Amino acid sequence: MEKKFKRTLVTCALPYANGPVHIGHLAGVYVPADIYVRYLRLRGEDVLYVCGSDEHGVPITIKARQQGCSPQDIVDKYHKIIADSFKALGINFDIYGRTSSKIHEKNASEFFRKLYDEGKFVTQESEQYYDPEAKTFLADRYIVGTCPKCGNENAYGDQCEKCGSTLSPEELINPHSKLSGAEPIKKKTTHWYLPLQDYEPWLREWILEGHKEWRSNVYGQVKSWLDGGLQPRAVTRDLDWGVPVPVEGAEGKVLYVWFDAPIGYISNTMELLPNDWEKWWKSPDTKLVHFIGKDNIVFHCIVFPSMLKAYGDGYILPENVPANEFLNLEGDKISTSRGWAVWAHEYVQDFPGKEDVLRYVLTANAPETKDNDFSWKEFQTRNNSELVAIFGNFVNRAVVLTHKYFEGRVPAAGELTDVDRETLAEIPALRESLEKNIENYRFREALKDAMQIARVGNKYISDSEPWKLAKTDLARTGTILNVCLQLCADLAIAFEPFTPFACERLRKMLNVDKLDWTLLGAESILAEGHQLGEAELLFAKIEDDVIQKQLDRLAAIRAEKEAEAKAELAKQVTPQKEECTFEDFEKMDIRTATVLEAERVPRTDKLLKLTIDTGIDRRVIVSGIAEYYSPEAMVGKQICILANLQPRVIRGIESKGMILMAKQNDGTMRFITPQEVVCNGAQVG
RNA sequence: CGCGGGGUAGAGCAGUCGGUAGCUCGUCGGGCUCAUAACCCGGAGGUCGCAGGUUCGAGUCCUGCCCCCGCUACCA
Repeated sequence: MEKKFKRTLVTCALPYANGPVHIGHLAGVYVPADIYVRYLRLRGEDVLYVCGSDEHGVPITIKARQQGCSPQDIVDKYHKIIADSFKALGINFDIYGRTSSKIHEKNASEFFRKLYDEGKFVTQESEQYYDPEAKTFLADRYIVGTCPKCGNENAYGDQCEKCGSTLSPEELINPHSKLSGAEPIKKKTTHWYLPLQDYEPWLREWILEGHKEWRSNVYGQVKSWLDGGLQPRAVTRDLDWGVPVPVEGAEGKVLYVWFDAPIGYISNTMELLPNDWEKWWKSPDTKLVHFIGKDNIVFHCIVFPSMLKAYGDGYILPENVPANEFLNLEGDKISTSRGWAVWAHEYVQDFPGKEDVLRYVLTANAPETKDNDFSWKEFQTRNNSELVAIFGNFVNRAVVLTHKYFEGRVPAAGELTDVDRETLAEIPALRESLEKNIENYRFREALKDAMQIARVGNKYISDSEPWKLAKTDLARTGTILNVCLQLCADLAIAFEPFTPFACERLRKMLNVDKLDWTLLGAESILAEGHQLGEAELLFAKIEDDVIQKQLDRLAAIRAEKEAEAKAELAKQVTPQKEECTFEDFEKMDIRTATVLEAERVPRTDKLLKLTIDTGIDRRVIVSGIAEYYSPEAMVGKQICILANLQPRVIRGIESKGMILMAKQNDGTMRFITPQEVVCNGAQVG
């Protein structure tokens, strides 16, 4: 069943160049991909490792507008930061290209043109919102207005975040552009669409039948899309930043960023191997693997494969798409815009020489099956009690003792005891498990296998106590240390994909150049008499103050963002409504009342059913305040109501009146209550 | 009732065919000590998200519900 491949092409999701990369990106995509690639290379396999910056799309143009520079300035800045931080962490792509490159523009353009010429697209005219001041079409998300359902004045054109209802820009009251504030106008525009539904039977066959081994999150997502029926997907946009649509009459249009970005994988390969790239993309004996995060599943499993299928010409399809879930930071979602992140480029500055620690922690806690949380406390613990205490400590014990008793030369192995043999025999078994885990993209488990070698070593050296035997039986001591040093060499191999920097230090300590993967578990990796290098510590402990500094930094970000948000909201006092007459006001019968009973309205998030004493009568009012007040907290409270509001049936309950609430601009609400208790039914006016 | 993934010890995870709920870290007590305190022995810690059902027996199968994340701005 297992297909045989001659080479492997590994791609990583292209980082979007409007911000630096953070630990979420690293844990989700780049660290696992790097482990995979390093492993294959150690095994002597032919691998190409491709990535690059994704530099088009609306958000970059908006960021440029905000900062008063050009989109190119933005992507130049982040492209460099991102590329440097990958390099610093040992993530060495064969090429790290960019989608603003000439070669990509040409390639993406030609790709589009071929599909266009062959009639693989359909065109569709539609009316889209246009910002006449910013002179640009607006995505729904960039239109802001008042929600027709809950009155939230900051609802987006696609959704109101307050009440959760799905909207279209048409429904918004007083819509205005988020960019210029201008009122958007509708304008006709024509776009090209890839009719994905035409590829549905083929996608079913290929993935649902042919790739049942894909991760459940990937497989499930794909199945869901296919079962739901695919729609034509627009592949162009009205925008001035991107690859121009290479067709007559398409001025002012560019390729949609999700059309051009995956082609970037191909363009970057071309840039590296102008004459040889087709071998990697068009040979059936090349294994293509896309490392991505879960938000990208549909593009890599449905859209891009359909594009390649439409193109034909021998393009291969991914053999697997190991998508990871997301990593949180200290309990909260990582967010580039809110600054809630640990940035790769800052980490390498703050923790010089500890690149491996981050790689290790992100792998040990990788979000392979569900979202996970990164905490600095865990980072410290994993460093101190795993890397230092188990891995580093074992190596140190073996090397220090060898220097102490044998002047740093690998002692001869005499007759092996059962324990010696059993210990050494564990390595091939661990190797097999490690290989299987990596090949099936289970890097967390694979890392455990590698660490198990150090655990085995620690147990062995503790049990055999060479430091005691040294006084009576130097030959036996030598045998034990020989076994330990072989295990150190095993560690230097097994950890290479995970912690390459530490392995380099370890090889220096063992005074060896490079160790081939095939040696892992072999009987005698280090020959008798081989001179070791000086003992040095593989990993250093991380003290509390270092961790505290990081925690303080995050706390400061949190505080700053909260203060900013508050200040922002405070500024936004809703403007005064138009003038009304005393008679208008007189119509409203506002009264004090007391809540007698309160209960949640079933199957709603916001509604409370309140039974109140109005002084006039007892009545039921349904009010949307459940997010702010629990039923228990309402009982007994004196409030103000609009008593003569026309009754209305809400969720099958007749509501007679309205609870008066003070609504703040951050959306929170508090009810209005008399400062001192008055009798129910007192008129407010 | 939109769809997909997830919810198992303080943290992170495994749990195949339904058969005594496990692993790593942390934690507590003891032993040992070459080493940045590893290793050994022992302990505490779980209503397996909630409720119901099938069954001799349910973490596992079925039904309903709740919560988190994604699909849906930024974004892996």
